[in-house]
This record gives sequence, C-alpha cells and structure tokens, in this order.
Amino acid sequence: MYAHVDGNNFYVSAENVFRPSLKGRPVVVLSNNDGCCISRSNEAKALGIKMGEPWFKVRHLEESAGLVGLSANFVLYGDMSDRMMSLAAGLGPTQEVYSIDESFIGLHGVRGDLTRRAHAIRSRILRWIGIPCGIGIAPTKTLSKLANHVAKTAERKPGSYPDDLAQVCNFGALPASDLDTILATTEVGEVWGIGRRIGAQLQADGVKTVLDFVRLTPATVRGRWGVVLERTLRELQGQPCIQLDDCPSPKKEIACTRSFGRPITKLEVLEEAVSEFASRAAEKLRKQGSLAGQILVFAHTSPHRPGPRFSRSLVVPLRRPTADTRNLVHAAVMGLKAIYEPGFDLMKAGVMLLDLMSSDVEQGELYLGEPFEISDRSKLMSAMDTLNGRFGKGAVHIASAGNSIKPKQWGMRQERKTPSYTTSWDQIAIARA
DNA sequence: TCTGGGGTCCTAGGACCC
DNA sequence: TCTGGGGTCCTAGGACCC
Repeated sequence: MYAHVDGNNFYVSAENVFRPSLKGRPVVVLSNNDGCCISRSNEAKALGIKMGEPWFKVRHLEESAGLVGLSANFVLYGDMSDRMMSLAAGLGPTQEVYSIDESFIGLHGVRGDLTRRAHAIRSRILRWIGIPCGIGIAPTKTLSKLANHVAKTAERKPGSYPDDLAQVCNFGALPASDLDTILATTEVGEVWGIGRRIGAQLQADGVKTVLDFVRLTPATVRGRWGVVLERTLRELQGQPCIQLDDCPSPKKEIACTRSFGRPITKLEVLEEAVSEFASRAAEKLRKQGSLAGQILVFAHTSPHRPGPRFSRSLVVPLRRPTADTRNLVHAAVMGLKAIYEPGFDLMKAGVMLLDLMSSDVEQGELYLGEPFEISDRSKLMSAMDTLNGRFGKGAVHIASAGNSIKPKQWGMRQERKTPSYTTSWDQIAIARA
C-alpha cells in the first residue's frame, strides 16, 4: 500500500500561513518575472483563472474581484516543504519526496486503520505547519495519486464524490463497486501519466472516464501508445509497476535558465548573465558530488513578440570533466561568444550541464603546463561554497558575473515578493499579542 | 508593456561496427 | 525474382511530470 500526501494550493497556502488576511480571498502566486499564475487559491480557481495563465491577462481582476498576485518566494516554500515532509514521513516506514509539495509514503508493515492514521497525520500537519493537505491511499502509486485527487475534489466541491472521502481517501477500504463508481465519474485526463495529448486521443476514441480506460487491455494500450502508458494502465488495474524511490539518484543534467526582466541586446550584459547561470549550475553540481563533461549555452528572443527571431544553442565539450566554476564559466562564455549576433532583443538565456559523472572517479592527467593538484582545485571551490553558505548567495563570486555596485541589467521583475519569514533573521515573522 | 523553470523517459532513425 | 544478423552509440523529437 502507498499513501500520497500533498499540500493544497501549496504556494498560496504557504503565503497564507504568514498573512492570514489572505484566507478566503482569490490569491495567485506568480512565476519568475511575475509572468504566469503557478498556484491559485480555491477562490482564484473559482474566478476561472487557469494554471499557467499569464498575469497580464488576469490582472484586471485585482480591481474588480479583489485578486491578489504575489511574486514567487521559493526560499519560503522550500523551507515550508521541508517541515511538511518531515511530518508526512510519520505515516509509514519509507518516503519518496516527489516534488516540493508531494510525497509518496510506503505503508508496508503499518498496522491498524490506515484511514484514521492518515487523518491524524493530516491534522498534525495543519496544526503544526499550517498547510492543509490531501491524502490518498491505494495499492499502487498511480492509484494513490488518483485517490488524493478524489480526496481534494470531494472537499472542494461537495457532492462531486461521497462526502466521507474528503481530505483522506483510502481506495483500499472501498468495496469494488464503489471504486468503479468513482472511476466512472473521474475524467481519464486526471490520471498521473496521461497528459493533454494522450488524454485527447483517448477521448477521441471514446475512452472518457478512468473506468473506460481501466477496461482496456495492456496489449491494446501498448500497441497504440507504448510501454509507458501500459505501465500506467497496469498500475490503475492494481498491479504495482512503479517502485517507491526513497533514495533518488543524482541528476543526469543540471540547468540554470532565466527569462530577463527586459530585452537584452549587448554581449557584455549577456556574458554577465551567462556567467551567473554557469556559477549557479556549478554550485548545484558540486552539491550532488558530480562533474560535468559538457556545457550547453543558449539564448533566444521571445516567442511571443513580433520582430526578428533568434534562437541558438551550442554544446561546449570540456577538456576534462570538471565542477570548477572557473572552467564552467569560461566554457559557457566562449560558447556564448560563438553563437552571439548583435541586433536581437534577447529575452531568455541559460546553461545546462551535461554528461554528468561522479566526482569519485575523477581522472587525473599528464599536463605539461602549470602543474596542479586535483585536491587544490576542489579546496578552492569548497571554500567558495562555504563562504556563500555563511554570508549569503554571491558573497564570493567570479568577476565576470558582474558586481554588486552596478545594478544588474538582466534581473527579473519581482514586484510583489513577500519576506522570507522563516529563513532570514531580518525578515522573520513577528507575532503580536 | 506583458507568457516560468527544471527535470525524466522512450522511440525512431542514422552511422557505424563485426 | 533475389540483398544477413546482431549490436552500440548518438541525436532529435515527443510525451510526461511538478
């Protein structure tokens, strides 16, 4: 048995904890550059605001409907997530943290009434952290996510499902006929692993509900859509195919990319941005103990704006695998210079580290220039990481990433950001009696 | 004026090997 | 008329997830 736990409207709920006056109002949290809505309160959903909807299209609702738009505060959300995950872990012996607001819990060996246990954990998370959660329980991961969907929908839209399934929904405790009724009232597109494209194809074939889908045969599904969807089908039929992954393997690629707050045309400014992206990516790389064999750099104009288009990328092989910021920045800037052309309003750029490998297997070399020791290089980098950890991001950085005296010309727009209530001493929340 | 960022996996096709 | 069998590696593109 598996449980799936996730926070309702997670980013908005995290903001609500520190600004209770937002409760009951339509609130959205915006992506970087205050671009799109990436989390919506129930009231915002009720206004018809879609996931990913551009802010400029819904902004008029500030006046007419009291809509509140907040810039994303990922530091706050990350910290609230850690707290929520540690409580969710109390549900069973193993946990897979699947995303910032979701985890799967393995329930193997857990005795007693699972539904009651889940309700208790849910109350604890609400009381101690302030985040409302949904919990789904079922024999497979895919079914547990679906059960959670039912738990949430039953709470948000009374009458859509039996009321007693609200907040916590345990498929394992349901008679088969009740489960069929639930599957028959749930659209096939709600299933984890069925996206827009395949959802539309299934609909066109007359497979409209989850029950319709579950009644197909694995062979049919495999023949038409492949092994991935076959696995989803089997999971829905109750056959576990996706293991709990409680010890995630290191990333195979690491990216750092950004849209700019305004168009950039000058190479010098781009060089600063790309240096910064490569530095950030290098930090992530060292954190997971890897080396990169190649680095990709790209820049492009906005796909939404008229005018001449530009979009280019280049993969720069590194002479030898490295996690040294200086090598990675150098390679990224060389790549940028090779693809750059003047005369375009560039709106986005980024780097990706590719061909990652463990730093345990670093290959030495015969080098006929200045001799160096591998360990000296990593000492410098870990000194940098330690300083930045203690004194804040960018306290020590590479010169080509710009300096703090001159304001960044390529920064993001973030006009509505809330304080880092839980992670910064000078922004800590103050309780008043 | 204005549209995010970061990942994974699978498949097909081409080049190349013996 | 008719054109082997088995394999690897790489890339691009498509689909999905949050």
